[in-house]
Amino acid sequence: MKNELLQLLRTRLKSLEGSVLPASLDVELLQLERTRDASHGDFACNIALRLAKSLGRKPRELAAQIVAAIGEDPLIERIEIAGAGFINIFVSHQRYCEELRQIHITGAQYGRHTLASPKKILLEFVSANPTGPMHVGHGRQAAYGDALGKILAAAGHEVFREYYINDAGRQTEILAVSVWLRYLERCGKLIKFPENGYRGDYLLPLAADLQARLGETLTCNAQALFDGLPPDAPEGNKDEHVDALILRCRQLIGEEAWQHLLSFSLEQMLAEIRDDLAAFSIGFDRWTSERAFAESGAIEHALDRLRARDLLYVKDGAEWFKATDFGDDEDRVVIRENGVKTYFASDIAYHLDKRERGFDLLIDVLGADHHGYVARLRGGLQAFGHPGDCLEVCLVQLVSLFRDGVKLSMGKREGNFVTLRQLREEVGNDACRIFYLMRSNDQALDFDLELAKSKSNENPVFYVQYAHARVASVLREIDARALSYQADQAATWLQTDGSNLLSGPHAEHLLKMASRYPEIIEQAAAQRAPHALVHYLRELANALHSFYNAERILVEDERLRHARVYALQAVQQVLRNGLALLGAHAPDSM
RNA sequence: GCCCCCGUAGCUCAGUGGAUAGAGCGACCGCCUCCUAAGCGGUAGGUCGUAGGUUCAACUCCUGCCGGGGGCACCA
Repeated sequence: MKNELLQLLRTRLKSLEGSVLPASLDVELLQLERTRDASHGDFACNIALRLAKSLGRKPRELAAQIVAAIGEDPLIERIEIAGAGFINIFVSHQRYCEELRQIHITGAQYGRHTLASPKKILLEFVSANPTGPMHVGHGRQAAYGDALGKILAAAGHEVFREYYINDAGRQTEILAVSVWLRYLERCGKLIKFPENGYRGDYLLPLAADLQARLGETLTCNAQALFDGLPPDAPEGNKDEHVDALILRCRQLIGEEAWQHLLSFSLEQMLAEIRDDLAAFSIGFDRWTSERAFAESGAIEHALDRLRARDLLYVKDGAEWFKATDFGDDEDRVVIRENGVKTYFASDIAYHLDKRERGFDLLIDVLGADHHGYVARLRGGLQAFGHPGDCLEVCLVQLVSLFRDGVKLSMGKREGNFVTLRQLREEVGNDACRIFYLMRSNDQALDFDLELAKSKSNENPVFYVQYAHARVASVLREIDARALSYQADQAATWLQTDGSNLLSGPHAEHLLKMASRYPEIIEQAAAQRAPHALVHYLRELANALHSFYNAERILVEDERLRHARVYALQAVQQVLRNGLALLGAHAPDSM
């Protein structure tokens, strides 16, 4: 509706270009916005205000000429000039009824846009390390990334979702050695678990599995294991200790067994993550293994190209990338003193690879604690001649769980964190999704467990779903009472008599709210803001509940009944479409 | 010290540079012989942290300051 109106204005204003208006009117200058107050019409245009000064005209006079040029159209009821020079446009009731028809016709497609030049977007999200189960913070990133992907696609873009599996590097070795130590414990060995190991209970089943399949073939005596190792914290350095422990483990069990242990641990953890995501209805187009990527030689190749451009240098035995050439605070190590490549080196190559696969825009959804990482990653891409803005990072802030007003403490290494699975099982997928999404991603989220489970008005999940179910209930009632209702008939009657059949403030507000849906999709996509959709759905549900309370739907009058049911069905469709983008269900009964 | 996020009603939070700043909860008062009351309506509640600046117009943009949170690895 809005775009249609904009198109109309552009066409009609052509006649003023070069006389009243500048010769070529900047498209960006012509804006329409929904009004806050119904007395200001449906849309307001501030073009006269914006141009008045540069043209040396009085805004209201300019507005009058613009209004004259717009003239009449079936779309428009009337136009008023108000305030300092706003042009307020009142959309015809007929056009609103037409919008209802559009909703009925396009159904699940309503609100989806097609763009003349859609962007090819690679959306990377979650990418949680397979060193432990997904926790509630990953859950938020999952819900956000999934909804964002669906919204961007609905807005007309081409979205490819990817999960980068960090299955290479030191953390994975710490995982493997942690599993092995738990296995030794099961085999009755007295060991001291390292400070820097993964201490969570979630590794115990892996250890049990290992013991069941391999018996005691991977054991060693505790003396041989710890003898001569640098001390652990607090006396010593926990990093040095765990690194030495890894080396010792490899010596004791042999390289072949070590590789087996490593793959086994990673595969188990990854399987758990995949299960969690699947149970949360989150899918990816591709899972990229860092290990496989590294083995392909892509990282070396990327580093070679940087060397060829003289963007790497050696200092203190390590090799550094000149990140400061591209606006970062300091240069960054790509190859450590010990010869091992950093995570950053692999990430440069990986993001380069994304670009070389032909994506216009790379969107990374990351935890807010990674913000310091953005500048160097962007710098890495720029070093290869890619524009800095081809990478966009959406940072998702922390999640804190509250139970009975008390914050639950969480520490990953200690393993006492709440997993996504526990959260889903407690509050349900739909509540989980919407609670995650109801706040702006750059707002820290306080997740109130009791509230998420409550059936109160404050819980937007139930509020919106209830609105959907309510319509379904009305439709069931039509059958139960054997009342006549045909959508086609309703459309016909509305076409000729819409302003009488759907009149009054509640009906009008409902029509207006429903027609905003496509604009909300555009806005939520442009701002990478799924929460805007949550808030909108709540408002739409409110409009529906108000209408329902104010007007009886299943009235005797056949035409009135048809019109009202037709409107409710349309709103139900919009609610369903919106909930689908958020990844939540639209139940027919509650 | 540097970087990022936040500061709006008692609480939790919305608010693409536009008109009289909104919602939910909590408080108070109403609405079911009737399609789902998990609902609706009304009242009360604000110097949008603060001081400047840009603008026809600032909660929104810029700068300083104050307060809260997070990050500043040859970890990922």
